[in-house]
Amino acid sequence: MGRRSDHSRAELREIFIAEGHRHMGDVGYARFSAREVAKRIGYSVGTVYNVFGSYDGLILAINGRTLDLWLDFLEARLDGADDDAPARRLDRAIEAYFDFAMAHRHAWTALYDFRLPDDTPLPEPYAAKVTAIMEAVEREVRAAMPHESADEAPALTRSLLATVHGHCFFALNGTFRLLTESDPIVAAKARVADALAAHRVRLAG
Amino acid sequence: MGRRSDHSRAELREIFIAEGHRHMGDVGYARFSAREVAKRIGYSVGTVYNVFGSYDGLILAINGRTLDLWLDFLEARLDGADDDAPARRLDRAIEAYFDFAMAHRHAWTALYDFRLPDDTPLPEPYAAKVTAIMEAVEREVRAAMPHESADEAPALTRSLLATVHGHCFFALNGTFRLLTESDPIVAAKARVADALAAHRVRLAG
DNA sequence: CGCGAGAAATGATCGCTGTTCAATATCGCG
DNA sequence: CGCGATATTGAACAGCGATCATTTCTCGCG
Repeated sequence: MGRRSDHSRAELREIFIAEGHRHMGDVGYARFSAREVAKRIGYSVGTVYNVFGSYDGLILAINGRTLDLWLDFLEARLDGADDDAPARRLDRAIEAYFDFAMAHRHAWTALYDFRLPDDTPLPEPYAAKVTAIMEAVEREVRAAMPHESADEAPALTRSLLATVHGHCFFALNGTFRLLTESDPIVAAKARVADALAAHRVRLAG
Repeated sequence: MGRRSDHSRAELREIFIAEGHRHMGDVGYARFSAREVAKRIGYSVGTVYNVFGSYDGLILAINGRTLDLWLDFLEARLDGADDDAPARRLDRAIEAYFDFAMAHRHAWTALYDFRLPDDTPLPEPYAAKVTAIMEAVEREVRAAMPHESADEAPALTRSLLATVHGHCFFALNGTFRLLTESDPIVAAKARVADALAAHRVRLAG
């Protein structure tokens, strides 16, 4: 109908993202439908393309919302733990990684199910959200490292994130269930602790 | 048409899997089409359902083929390296992990893009292929561990696989490219070496 | 106040998908 | 040869993302 004044552009965008995020959480990436999201908020298909330009644009906005929530979740878990030792804070961060992923299975998995066409680069705002999470973790990794090797913190952070991600992915995935079930969180913490211990040894040796 | 005697059931299955695997490698999971595969080998849509029961059945067969190739690839890389030290053989296995994933980007990624409906368990033959790869790696991990802690090999193997998977996933994914680019293979090897070193320390301490 | 330019929203339409299933074609056996 | 069993077909269906001519609305200008 064209109820132009019901919502500003920004409001409409927000409504789409909120409902889209809910829908993603409900049905997951494979069953997600842009039409369905539009219908639920009382708009038609075409409006998705007016507001987000493309289907991929909508998905990116929804995944961006997931990243925002993830960063908030991580920071909330670390706030008020200032007295904890750096290693304990790292453990908290790992727990937050797993807890968020499990609490938002579908939305979290959608982050990795979706891929832009090969040549298309990630939009800058989206990339910024990813790096923001990376940097929050990097602060913790740096605090847990010897001061003299602070320059290695970025590389080590990414490696440790990959390590934790792998454990979390296999846990949600069911891959871990194929053999003896163990505790993926404990394993992830152990691998991170191993890496930091080995780092100290390398530095001393 | 109904050219019943052109191929036995097993042959037909093989033709579908071969062409399906090729198609998956060409276009990736998101653009994969069962119709298209059938068309390419001169059969109609319905035959997919006769032979594989469902779309998911076809995907599982194709992913199963990828797992077969993966195991072959891994074993070929380890064969003839009997003189290498266990740690070197583990490095070889990690290189094989990455090399296979990069050589078969789309097919490898499809292993993780596809998920069965929530309550459905993996078919036993498929699960067997996954455990076969796991066991091949476990042999290498066990060889690199102190003999007295052989019972910890299964748990450690899964944890190290998750570690390597995380690095490989981020590498193919582009996540690593978001910050300073480093060498994910080197990082993965380092994390595995760290874990084994820490394990020896725990055992000695 | 009225009106017209331009923006916003629509939804029919297209080509594609997986899935179903009645109809058809083919085979092996008696 | 003929018949029962089985393999194969492809039209039909509901749904998808994408497009775009059409309709609806808004708001500023005269």
